[in-house]
Amino acid sequence: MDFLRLFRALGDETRLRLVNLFVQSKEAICVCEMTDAMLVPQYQISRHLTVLKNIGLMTTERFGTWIYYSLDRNASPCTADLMAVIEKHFKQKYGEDIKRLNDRLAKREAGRCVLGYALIEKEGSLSKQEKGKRNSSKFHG
Amino acid sequence: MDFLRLFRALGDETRLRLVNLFVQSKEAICVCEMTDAMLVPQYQISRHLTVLKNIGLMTTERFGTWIYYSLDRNASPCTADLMAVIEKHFKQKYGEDIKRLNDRLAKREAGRCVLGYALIEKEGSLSKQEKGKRNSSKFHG
DNA sequence: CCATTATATGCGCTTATTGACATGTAATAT
DNA sequence: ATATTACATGTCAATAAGCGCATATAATGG
Repeated sequence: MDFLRLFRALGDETRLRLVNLFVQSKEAICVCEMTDAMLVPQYQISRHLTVLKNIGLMTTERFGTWIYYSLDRNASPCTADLMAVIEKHFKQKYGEDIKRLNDRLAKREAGRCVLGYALIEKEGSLSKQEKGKRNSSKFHG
Repeated sequence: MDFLRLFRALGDETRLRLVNLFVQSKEAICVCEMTDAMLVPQYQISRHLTVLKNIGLMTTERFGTWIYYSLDRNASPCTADLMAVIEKHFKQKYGEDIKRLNDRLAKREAGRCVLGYALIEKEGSLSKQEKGKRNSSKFHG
């Protein structure tokens, strides 16, 4: 793992916010939870996760239709050191994301996500505008 | 200084090689020396230095027509920590750049660069192909 | 003032990145 | 099997980033 690819991957705000979720919560998190925490369309979350996974920063584990992502800090010596630096300086960074993530994680049952995107639709965590940006035509009809 | 701009700036190989020069040599270096060390056109060095300077990573000091750049590791707490990580893992990285830099620095007089681009022209540090990529039409006539 | 030299920058072009929309895939439940 | 749901991806348009070339700027020396 070289710094160039690492820096390139982290040089995007959405991916940095994603990494921030894991650095600050230290949980395995599924895509719908990230979507709800960051108020970013599902397809964007997915794509950026793919980038992070391709450079070895993420591992995944599937439970049914849910896929849990984890940050692999020890993917290499330099990622370990880099993540430590990020963690040190990320206190109170992107605080709203963390607040929404914790709200979402609190709704797990037996430590598992059971909501999917239902919460987002029914409770309207997204404003109307943001909802308009959500993925898939299913959500509009 | 936030990580986003920092990572974005470091997510380019030329800029990473520039930072590497300073991390490994700990000298103030002028543009023609960097050009000669990296075999990259002068205008590219200049532009990438501007990017690094704009995020506060570089300071400059002028002596006549020469401008010496220095890496400001302590520009912020996170740059200090980040540079430390980079230094730790950059041992033997971009070694050819360092070798050429040292060759060039050895030609200073009284600790100052006195060569400009003369060396590049006369001794042909650049191959013919690389020379063709050099800046300014002066070099072609 | 004029030429020279070290460094910076305006401009056009090409390529990479990103977001939006739609659709595809894989697992589950009925 | 079919419908549903969580997640992934193909495609296109918009934007940004980088390179190459030429030229501009600033300092020096004659």
